Amino acid sequence: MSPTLKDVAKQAGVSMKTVSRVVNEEEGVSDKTRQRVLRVIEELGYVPHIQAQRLASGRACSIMLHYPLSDPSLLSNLIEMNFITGVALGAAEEEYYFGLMTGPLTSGGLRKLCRSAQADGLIIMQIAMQDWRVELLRENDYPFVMIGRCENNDGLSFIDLDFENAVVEAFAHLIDLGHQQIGFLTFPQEWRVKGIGSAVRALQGFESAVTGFNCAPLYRESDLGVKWAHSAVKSLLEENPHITAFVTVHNTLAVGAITALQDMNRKVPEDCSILDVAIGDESELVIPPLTGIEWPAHEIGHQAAKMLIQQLRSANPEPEQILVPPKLRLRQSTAPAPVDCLEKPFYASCS
Amino acid sequence: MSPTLKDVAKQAGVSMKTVSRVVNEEEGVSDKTRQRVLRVIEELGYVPHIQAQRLASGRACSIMLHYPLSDPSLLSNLIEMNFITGVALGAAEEEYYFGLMTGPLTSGGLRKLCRSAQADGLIIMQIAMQDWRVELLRENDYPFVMIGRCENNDGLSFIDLDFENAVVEAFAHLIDLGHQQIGFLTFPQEWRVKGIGSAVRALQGFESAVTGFNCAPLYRESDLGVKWAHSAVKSLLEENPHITAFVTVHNTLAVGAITALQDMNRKVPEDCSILDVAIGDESELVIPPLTGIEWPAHEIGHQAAKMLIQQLRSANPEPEQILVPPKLRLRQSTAPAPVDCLEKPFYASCS
DNA sequence: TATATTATTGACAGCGCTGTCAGACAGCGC
DNA sequence: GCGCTGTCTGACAGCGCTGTCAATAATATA
Repeated sequence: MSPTLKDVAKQAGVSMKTVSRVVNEEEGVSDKTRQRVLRVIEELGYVPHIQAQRLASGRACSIMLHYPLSDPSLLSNLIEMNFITGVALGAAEEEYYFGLMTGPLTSGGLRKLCRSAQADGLIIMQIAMQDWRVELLRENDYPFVMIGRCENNDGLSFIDLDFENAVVEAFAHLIDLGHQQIGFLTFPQEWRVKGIGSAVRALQGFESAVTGFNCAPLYRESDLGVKWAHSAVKSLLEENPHITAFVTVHNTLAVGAITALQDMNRKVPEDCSILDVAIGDESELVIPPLTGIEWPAHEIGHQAAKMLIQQLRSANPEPEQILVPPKLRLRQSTAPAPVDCLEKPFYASCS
Repeated sequence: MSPTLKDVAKQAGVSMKTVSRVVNEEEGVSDKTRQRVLRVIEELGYVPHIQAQRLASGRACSIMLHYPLSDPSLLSNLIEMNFITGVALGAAEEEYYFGLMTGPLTSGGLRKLCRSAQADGLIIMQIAMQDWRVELLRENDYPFVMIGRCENNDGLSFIDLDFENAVVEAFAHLIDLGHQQIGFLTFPQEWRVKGIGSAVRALQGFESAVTGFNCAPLYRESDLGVKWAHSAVKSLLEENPHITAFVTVHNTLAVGAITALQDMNRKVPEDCSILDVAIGDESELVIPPLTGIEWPAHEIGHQAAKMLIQQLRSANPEPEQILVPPKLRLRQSTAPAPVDCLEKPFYASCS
């Protein structure tokens, strides 16, 4: 089998501890000895056995991401996948291993994870306003970082997009372009009922916008998926044919809106604008490329990993809380409101 | 700290080994003892320490996926991400932990991974015809499965898409629709030079198609990304305005083709068809939805995980080799060749 | 030169678990 | 009662490494 620390020690004529010191770049080894040991390590091709290091030292040098996907093969999840690569990169940069769990998690499962020392910290996603995972991890003193945030975040570390303001900004941009009748297409009702932060806050943002800009409250909650969005938009348009713009919170919803508008012979963006909140580069793939509020998923994942590892390394870590401000990225799915609409009185039909 | 096996043993008045037997569901423990031990485990909330189990037993119950991404934030990678969730799911189903590395890997790094016992098996992707990783893993007797395949696959386990036949089928479908001048848009030259299987085999498939169907060899190798594909298609169309269909091997290439055609006022699919090879559900996002040869990434990832774990569990495993046959999925980006083209003699200009 | 101080090293006991192997004990036929 | 199974259980020695602490060697100080 592979050579062990013992083999190296014997070969180099030193104690195991000395080899251990050299391997871990600890202080207090003379240069001569260090060189000799390094030479033997090289010769034998010695590589430390991580499991054993872990057991002996207590550190696992590994973080884990829990990303509950309702249906892992679903397109709608694909979009957020940049989070994963972001975390993977962040972990790798700090020489941490990266583990991923995409299944649902029971409280027993989570407790097991904490205790099993599989990873020394956890990043959790899809945070609910009241999240049992947070309670449990807190009780067990297990280090973790949230992508998203709860209602009460005292003492917790998180990084999250300011979804509420993102929706407000989306409306502001469309209002600036002269739109008055703006439809809002948001996350499934189920998410909101479960208290998933993004769904709750998106709707709150919508309410602020409706009040602040004095708009009609035209909205639908839709399952993520082109066809669901398609029918939601259709019904919304049938009820309110004077809508000249949509704000969507997911790119599948945006695409569904585009296809529905096509069906009704309305062109994007000439007849109707689409502004998508919280999307990444994949909006380039859509034709026309989507104007949107950007959600830098890769960077957020990366940052979350950094935060967690820093927390692991520091003796008494301070909670770090980052709220990513919305950032509008103009592409080609928005345009000024059609002229014939602007001239008519507010709330009048455009048809 | 958390209770250990020892604590349980003491509390239950049995030896550590007996508790270990109960925990691992081994034979030969009387029902009475088992019940008593289980009760104590429950009481104390005992959870085995995975690191220690690993060290003692040699099994890590963890597999790792190496998925080298040139630029992890790049859109082009996002598409294949379903592989990752597929593997994650497969691992979870078998109660294996799942680790992910997305960075580049040196031979030292790989050797370290083998030796460190971080995972007991590896799935590798982006396989080159001659792949150094394969050599190294083989030498070290480290269990692995490829998603993709080498030139010589004796004794190796893999699951791969039959890219060569996929391209041939793509051409066959377009020929059936009456197209004669078909452009081919494939992976970057760099990939082919590196010997990446998909790039090499795609071009081989193209050559077979050109020979078999007696087509003109109209093709470009393009970097993955809408704008690169855009300019590649533009130049190809300028040279050969009579092209009425494109076969692309990536959805960014397909979208680039669509945008280029839009620029030149040619409609998809009426004036020009697009057929994309090796894409997943995300082609639904494109407008028009892309007809394509499907690559069931999630299932392939899932299957790869199953294969690897089975290999780990069996005493002397047989190599398993799966070549996923191409499967055409009709959507809306292909149509019969325009009539005015069909009537003209072969190779004549359509413009 | 004797002593104090520092730099360098090694012995040893675990980390929490599993594998091996031997021991205890009940049941059976003679 | 004896030996013989077979079932159940526990003692013990690691897995490969690190933390602790004491021991030694090297240097500085008096």
